[in-house]
Amino acid sequence: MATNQTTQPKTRERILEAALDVFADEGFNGTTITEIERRVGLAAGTGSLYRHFPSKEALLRAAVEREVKLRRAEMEQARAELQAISDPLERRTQEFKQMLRDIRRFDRLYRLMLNEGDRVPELREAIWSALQTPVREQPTEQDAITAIAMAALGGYHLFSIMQGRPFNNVSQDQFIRTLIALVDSARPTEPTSSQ
Amino acid sequence: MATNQTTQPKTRERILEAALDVFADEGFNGTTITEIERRVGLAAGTGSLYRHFPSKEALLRAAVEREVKLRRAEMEQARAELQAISDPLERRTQEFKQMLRDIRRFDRLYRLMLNEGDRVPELREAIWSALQTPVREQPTEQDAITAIAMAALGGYHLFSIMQGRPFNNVSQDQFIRTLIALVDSARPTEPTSSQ
DNA sequence: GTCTATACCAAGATAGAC
DNA sequence: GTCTATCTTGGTATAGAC
Repeated sequence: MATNQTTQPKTRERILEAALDVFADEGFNGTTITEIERRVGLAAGTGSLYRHFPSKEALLRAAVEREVKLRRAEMEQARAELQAISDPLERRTQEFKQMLRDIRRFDRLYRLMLNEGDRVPELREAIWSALQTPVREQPTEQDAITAIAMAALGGYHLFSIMQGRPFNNVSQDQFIRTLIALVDSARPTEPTSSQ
Repeated sequence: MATNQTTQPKTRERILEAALDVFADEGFNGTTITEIERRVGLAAGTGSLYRHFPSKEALLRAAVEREVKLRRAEMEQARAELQAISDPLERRTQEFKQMLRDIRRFDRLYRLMLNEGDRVPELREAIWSALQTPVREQPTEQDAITAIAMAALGGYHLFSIMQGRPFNNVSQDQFIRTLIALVDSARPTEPTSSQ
């Protein structure tokens, strides 16, 4: 540990970061070791990368594992900060914004899960447990509403990517504002303070 | 045309159908001509397929074009039948079910659009125009609600695929029923007949 | 219009010098 | 721990016989 000072042992990290980017963008088969080497600054085309990882598969798994850990930590951090908000409406707004941010944060992992889910099965469980979605055998009406909110935000995210602009030109703020109105109209348990 | 009777000229069609399946499942790079040949019943590994299509790219485009045309026809057919329903609640239920069916119908195209959108840019426009989503510069509150419903259904579909079961165990019926309740509570313009 | 054979190349991976 | 060189495989695509 103390031996390596100037030459940061960061190469491995940079490989993992670049790898996840390329995997998410190009898929497993579309990703070439050469491209990753190029991005990291290693001589492209040489197998220099194999001094760090034994195979392309192993690289994918390591990259996914690292990404899950990082994003998860970020999310928990951000959620803790949410607890401070007292105003119900504001709190709800921030909750949904947070959910959307979480989804975006997980974007690279989502795309990987959609495409390479079979290649890294643990990925599925890791993601859903990280998002802490309540899964019951017999979901209540409340669970269904929560599922709708999540699905709406997830769909909004993906459709926006597909359209290359905010989905149907509905801005994030308008989307969340309207979604809150819908959800709260069905669950008037917690009346908003101001209004 | 009249020359070819017994040996159905269907080979081309079967290639297109198989190709879209493989492209959607494995992505462009993950798809091999060999695999498609195998599925169609041609000798695998030989370039027999190239008697029908000049290149892998051309095959992808042809397969997408055909799929768009087929699904679109299906959808228009199904929509026409919807007009007959008079009861508002029933009509709405069928509308949403229809929307979900449309989304599922387009599943292979969606996945392709997500992954190979850049390779077949026309695909994007074709899909969204087929779904007839209203896109305004300044979406109204009503547009936002429509967007939420579509996003929710789309998200439900994709998340269900990701989880490999109905999303969070919320069944399709429960999801749609709850979604209708939400949407209609915000738009009490059209009161449900029975209730 | 389907097969055999094959050219060609990109990419994963390894050995060994420095 | 990075480079040079190289092996090997698998996949696109073509030529030509039947």
